[in-house]
Formats: sequence, structure tokens, C-alpha cells
Amino acid sequence: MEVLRTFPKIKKCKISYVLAVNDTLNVLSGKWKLPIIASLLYEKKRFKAIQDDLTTITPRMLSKELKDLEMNGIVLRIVHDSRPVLIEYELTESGKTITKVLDSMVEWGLKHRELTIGS
Amino acid sequence: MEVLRTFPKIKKCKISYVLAVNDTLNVLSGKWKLPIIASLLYEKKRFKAIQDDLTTITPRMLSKELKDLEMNGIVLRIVHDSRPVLIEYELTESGKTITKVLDSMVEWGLKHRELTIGS
DNA sequence: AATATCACTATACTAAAGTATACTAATCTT
DNA sequence: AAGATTAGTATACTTTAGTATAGTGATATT
Repeated sequence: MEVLRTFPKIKKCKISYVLAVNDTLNVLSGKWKLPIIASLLYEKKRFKAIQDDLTTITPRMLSKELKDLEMNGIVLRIVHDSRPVLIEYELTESGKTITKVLDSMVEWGLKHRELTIGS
Repeated sequence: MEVLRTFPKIKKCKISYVLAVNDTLNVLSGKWKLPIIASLLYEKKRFKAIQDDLTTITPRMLSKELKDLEMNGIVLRIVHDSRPVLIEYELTESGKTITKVLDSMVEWGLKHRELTIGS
């Protein structure tokens, strides 16, 4: 949000596009968002399972990031009313389709390495 | 770099892909990288011109970010040996092609807004 | 009954990112 | 000669992001 408000006099690109880029960037930025999304890509998981995947994340951070991702419609928190209560985290449709953005990042990143370090 | 080192036990995606995503994310993250790239998208510009575009950036930040972008092969610093010395900043090929990533971000971001706020 | 596990929360801290304000050396304009 | 402009740098600060460490309440296991 902040980034885009500071976007300058460039009127050639629509404001909604700028907002859209920023939404995407917000979802992916920070140390843990991407690892968490990656951990949930192929299967829904419980809090502990994600934590075990990421090994060095603190529960405080994981909790905070999951809430963040949930609020932003990337992750779903499913509460099964069993005993004991089982809680699972799952990617939403948006959460799954963000792989397309990641793909374009892989493509650019690889080409960029070729052009810079490679040459 | 840091983000990817913490990437977990997910071995399904190649490590080079993870590095590539991280490279891309590093180029785009932070408050000012994207605005600076946007400012240079259609024409090369001088320090002052970029600063005027971004209006609220401090010269310290702009200087730091331009150095960063230069080191990462996104921006070229051209010193014309005129009097007075004229310095221009220009996007590299990689800098220009990153628009493809931005395009995919716009696409995802717009669809995501539709799916969440829109519905 | 004692210990363990799960899904977190609380408090206090450190580190990284960004800002505010002032300044400089070189040239240019009046 | 005095002031303005360009392309920054220096120092000190605030804010945001992330970490460390400990603890809670509900259940489950031995």
C-alpha cells in the first residue's frame, strides 16, 4: 500500500495496475511468506507440519504470517471440530495461482543470471 | 539470498529455481526499487529527474537504491565527460524485461482482487 | 497422576529498512 | 562576486521486521 502511494508522476500506467503489482508484492515479500506458500503448495498442512518444514521459524512468526496470509486471501484456516481440535492450513485458489507469478520470476531470474554473472 | 537459504525440505522444486525467484524478489522488494524502475522505463534520466519523479525520496535513499540496482545489473550509470559532468541512469536489458514479471503480477493482482474483495 | 503434544500467545529484545537534516565540491547563472 | 544547481555524502535518528525465550490451555498418552 505504502509503496504505491509514493508512486510518482508516471501516469502512463493505470493506477489499478500499480495497485495490483503492489498487492502481489505484499503477498510475496518478507522472509517467510514464500517458504510458507511453498510448504502448502502440494498439500494442506497443520501448524506443526509447516513449522517442521521451515525448521528455523519461530511459532510467533509463523502465527503472524499465517494470519497475514489468511487476511489477504492466500491461505485458508480450516478448523475441524474433532477432539482434539484439528487445524489445517490450505492455499486458496489465489494462493495456488500465484505460482504463475513465481514462474515468471524463475524465468526472468534465470535469464538475468545468464546475462550478468554468466557473461 | 537470506530467504532462500531458509527454504525448507521442499525438494520438489530445483534449487536454481528458488535462487532465481529470490533474485527477482530482491530486485523488486523495498519501498523504492519499483518506483525507480518505473521512472526509468520509458527514458533514461538524471539523478535529479528521478528524484523529482518520486518527490518524497531522500537523496540518500535514491543514491543507495541506484547503487544497489547498478550492482545487480538492473540499472546503468552513464557518465558523460562533458562540463559539467552529466550523469544519466538507464535500465539494462534485464531492467527492461522485468516488465514481464510485473505484467504477471498485474494479472494475478487484478484477478485476486476480483476473487476476494470483488466477490 | 505426570508427562507430552498441539496450536498457539506474551514480553522483551536485536537488526534491518527507511527518514530527517545538514552539508560538500564542482560548475553555472546573474 | 553571490547565489543557484547537480549529484551526491555524513550523521543521527525512527520505524518496521524479525528473533529469543518462556508460557498457556486443551487434550492425549503412559
